[in-house]
Amino acid sequence: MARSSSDATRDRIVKAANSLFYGKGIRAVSVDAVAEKAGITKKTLYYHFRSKDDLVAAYLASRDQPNLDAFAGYFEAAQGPLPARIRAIFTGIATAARHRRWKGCGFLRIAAELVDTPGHPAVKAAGAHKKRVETWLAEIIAAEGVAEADRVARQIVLLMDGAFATMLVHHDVAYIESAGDAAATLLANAAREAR
Amino acid sequence: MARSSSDATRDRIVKAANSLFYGKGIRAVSVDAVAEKAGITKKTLYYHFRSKDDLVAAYLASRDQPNLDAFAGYFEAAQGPLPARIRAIFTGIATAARHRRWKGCGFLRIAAELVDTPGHPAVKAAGAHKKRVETWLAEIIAAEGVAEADRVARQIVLLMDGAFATMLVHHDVAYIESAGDAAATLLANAAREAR
DNA sequence: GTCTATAAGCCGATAGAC
DNA sequence: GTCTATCGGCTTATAGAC
Repeated sequence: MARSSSDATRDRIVKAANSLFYGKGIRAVSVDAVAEKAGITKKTLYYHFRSKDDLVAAYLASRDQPNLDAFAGYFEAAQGPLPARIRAIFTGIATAARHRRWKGCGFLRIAAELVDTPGHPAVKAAGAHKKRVETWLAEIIAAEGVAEADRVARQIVLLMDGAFATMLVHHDVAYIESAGDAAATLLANAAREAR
Repeated sequence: MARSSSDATRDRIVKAANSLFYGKGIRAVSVDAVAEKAGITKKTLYYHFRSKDDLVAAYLASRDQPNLDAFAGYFEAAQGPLPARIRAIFTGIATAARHRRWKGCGFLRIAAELVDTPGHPAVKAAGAHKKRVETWLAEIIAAEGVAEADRVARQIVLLMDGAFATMLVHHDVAYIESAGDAAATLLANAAREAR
């Protein structure tokens, strides 16, 4: 697969956009700032992206798979019964949340910021990402033979998003652990009912 | 208590700010737009508020009690065992969420938008509001003799915030009902363990 | 209603690769 | 000599503030 030098430039721009948009939000970051961070001129940025919205969409697209991989990594690194491994996802998020640059879930924050334009491509990208997480959870839960895996998976994503949202307000990782406890409880409950 | 005409003007401004900031977000709304909506000049607005941030703080302060009252109203209007009444809070939110102008939780959305300034007065106001909701929930749960009411109350606020956050992404009230189901399950579980 | 700063987006030009 | 990728500077609009 050919890889021109412009692909490398494009990557640098997306990386800069990722750092700035995730760190400060969309409307708080100018296109000039992204260009400067990427070490290029605005003209070059507009050569690679049609608009700022285009750049935002590219930023979110670049985070979809890595985000999902992170969750899967937390889960797969854990051992023990299923509720404990699900709880490990939350513990993993809590560990990440202790870092300085952590600013919650970029997908949720963009959906919050673009609330007045629900049809925006970035909001759709956020929805697609969240659906992927929910589907992935339903699959790993169903694989363990738990009844109503879809229902429990949805409750768990609600707790994950609740943890992300609450963190923006309180900046206290204890809430993430509480969400993990709740998720483990709901899962154990569903498994018990199935018996 | 004396009530000058300037208080009435201030109220009009806060009302306009509420409508616009809640509907579109903070950075998406200009001070000009708020002044125009309030039917005054920008000069008058800046006589009553030192800055836009000041206005944002006043907007959030005006929503604290009404928001809490709404949750309490949903709860008190419901009947039956405690889990059913807690679930009624979520059903009430779902009903509200069906309206056109509903845009999730204004407190959460502001915390998301102001993520780069965690010490901002508006973020602190959001934190105070969420703490009030959590404390209120813990009290009504403890009043029913449920053990570990604090723990369950926290899990329920996580589900409420999860429902608010998820709605911004999916715009599907079914998620709010799922959160209500989870809250009722967790509560029934805690009550059963106490027996 | 005026001021100053800054936003998004566009134009003309050019250096090197093939 | 055409194509790709880049640059510096410019325009128009709108922001917050007084």
